Amino acid sequence: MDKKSKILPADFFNRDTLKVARDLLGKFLVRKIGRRVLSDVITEVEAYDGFDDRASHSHRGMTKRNEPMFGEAGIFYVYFTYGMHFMLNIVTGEKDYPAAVLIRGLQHVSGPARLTKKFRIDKKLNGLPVSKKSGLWVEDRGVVVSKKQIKQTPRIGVLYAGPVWAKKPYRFVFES
DNA sequence: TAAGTGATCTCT
DNA sequence: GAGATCACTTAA
Repeated sequence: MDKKSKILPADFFNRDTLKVARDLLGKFLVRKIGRRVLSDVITEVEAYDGFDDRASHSHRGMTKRNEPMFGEAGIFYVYFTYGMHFMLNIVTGEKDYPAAVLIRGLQHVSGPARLTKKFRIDKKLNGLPVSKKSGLWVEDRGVVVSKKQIKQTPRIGVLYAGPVWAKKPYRFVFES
């Protein structure tokens, strides 16, 4: 393994959700499947932050599905939707504060459901820590992301959240 | 542009 | 229990 690459610790995720989202751009998502290791650069993320965020699953309170969002920073929140797609999120912030970052795209994979398919991410990872022992983790390999390369836009597919929350610029895109 | 697909949430 | 919804993708 490259000397410069380092695995992000749980602490990385225990910060303001928007900062974590932005800082995840340029980091590598790494997946171990048996003997094979897949990795790719994270290029698109969205923040879902707090109780009031009407676009977030958490805004109606804790349910069986969104329970991991209320957990500690640095665990996965994986859920199934549209009858066929898994979504990958990483939980941020303090325990009992519901927040997470949705990984929407990688350099060679666009679309949140396609990346979970390619990386074989499913509910088994739900609630597991973002670390090597889970077989899925995030590494900093020294990619420098300048402010000019970051585009900030409203989130996708959340029009139902009403004018205020649907327009929040909580989506970050890394354009290299 | 719309169908597919099924878990989950929100009422009865 | 029933009905609606859904942080999407693909095919046309």
